Amino acid sequence: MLNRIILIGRLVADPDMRYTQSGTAVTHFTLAVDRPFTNQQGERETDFIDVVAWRKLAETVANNLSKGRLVAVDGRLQVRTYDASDGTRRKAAEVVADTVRFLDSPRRQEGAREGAAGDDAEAAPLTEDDVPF
Amino acid sequence: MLNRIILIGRLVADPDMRYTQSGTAVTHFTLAVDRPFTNQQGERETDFIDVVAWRKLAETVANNLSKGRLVAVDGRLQVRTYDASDGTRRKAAEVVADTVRFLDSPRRQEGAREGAAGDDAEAAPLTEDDVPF
Amino acid sequence: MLNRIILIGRLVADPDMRYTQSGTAVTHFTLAVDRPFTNQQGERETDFIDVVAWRKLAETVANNLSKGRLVAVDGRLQVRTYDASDGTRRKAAEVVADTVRFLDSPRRQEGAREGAAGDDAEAAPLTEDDVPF
Amino acid sequence: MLNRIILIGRLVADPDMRYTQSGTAVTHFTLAVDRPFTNQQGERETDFIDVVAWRKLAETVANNLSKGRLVAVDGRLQVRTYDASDGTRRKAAEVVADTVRFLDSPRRQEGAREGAAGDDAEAAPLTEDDVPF
DNA sequence: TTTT
DNA sequence: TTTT
Repeated sequence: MLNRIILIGRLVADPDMRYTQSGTAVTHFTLAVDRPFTNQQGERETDFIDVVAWRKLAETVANNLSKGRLVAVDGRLQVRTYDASDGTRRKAAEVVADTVRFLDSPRRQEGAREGAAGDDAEAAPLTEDDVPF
Repeated sequence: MLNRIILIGRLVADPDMRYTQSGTAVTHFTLAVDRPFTNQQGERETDFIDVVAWRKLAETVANNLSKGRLVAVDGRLQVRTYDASDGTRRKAAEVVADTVRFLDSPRRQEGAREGAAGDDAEAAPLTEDDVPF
Repeated sequence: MLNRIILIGRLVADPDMRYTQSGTAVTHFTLAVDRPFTNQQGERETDFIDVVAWRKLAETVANNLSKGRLVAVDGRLQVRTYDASDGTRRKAAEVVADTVRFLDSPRRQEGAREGAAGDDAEAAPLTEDDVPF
Repeated sequence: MLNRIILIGRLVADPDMRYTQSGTAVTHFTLAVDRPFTNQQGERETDFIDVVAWRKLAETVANNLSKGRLVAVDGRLQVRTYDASDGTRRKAAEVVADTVRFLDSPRRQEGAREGAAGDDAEAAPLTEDDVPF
């Protein structure tokens, strides 16, 4: 009935954009989100959380973000059940992004396409496709 | 750096309380959270989201909630990696509850312990145990 | 850059729907939200938080909610500055609702229009009007 | 029953730390939070939102933040009623911070104390003082 | 497969 | 009284 999640973290790799069979853009990326406390061994742990963006937001994310960038994601947690290749039934959790805010500037690197900074990105008015691909 | 999730949904089963080896109470339950829109077949889908509560909150949840109850959970999303019995490496996502609000009254059932409604519950000041068990 | 608030509370009065000069429906209501702890005198305090809904959401809220109903509101906090009738400049804070979830059933009362329960309500794709009236 | 707000914005001025009569540190600051859309005149508006931090968090904020810094605040919205000097009864809304994350690095300025960057800050286990001062 |  |  209500499902809202807000994350701030860094991309552990460049985002991965694909298209569904019906031509909808969908981008996946993983955020490293440090926990607010240390564990019993005094180590700070990190959650690696999968995020997915659809349509125009998928394109903005893919065109403007890269490994290491700091972002805020506002969305909802979705849990899918699927059949793994070994025949077992598994669950996958991912955050479906409504908004992605860019919180730092792209790092200028040798030979990097400039990145265009771009502005923050909002998801379209949400009517999901959810077409498997 | 920031990780906050708020859910409203119903318990799909009675909560399951256990104790870690060091004696810490930990309660697991699963929430059914309806998505806010229908899919392309016009069906309303539901996310089944695992929630875990620790210590005093674990006990309050176990003592006062049961299958079907409506609650609001405020917490953070945690992603664990573990080795399945078949040797494969898998990920499990669960919400670690900071607060659980009880949003309806316990349904009176034949032969049910009264349930005592209880009040809402807050997590202790958060220093995690995270002891596997 | 990011502004998200989630409240659960009860309406302290029936919602108040009006129309802007341009004909946009806008509904105001106030939520009583109990604080999670007691103050130094051992009393539980309550925040009375103004909420505003626009357009279709304004109508759904006005048609289905009434004093005492329990709701969850998901929105953003807006702070307006205005000139009071005594000439002083004042600030008003209100939550602009994106979603309003109905968390209990309407209480049947003598002579009450039935209320139709209705379903939860989502704000339209957000392009604000914000026309004063 | 539930009251959670998450903001990302910039301090419009240096934070203001004081002590209550009982010696509790309390720091006030105002965040500029841009709205996610433009108004009918095509202008981007901004909400100026008051935030208050108590105790250790008050000190961390006062010692490490300054005008222009970008932060994420996780807390709850509190609405106080007070009597203005002109005898009128007024309402003041402010966000009581549980967590403040520092999202950029302090700007090095001529003659500025280095700022020490510091780490993010969490509120103590929340038992409010709420002593007027 | 993990980010600063 | 307003930030980039």
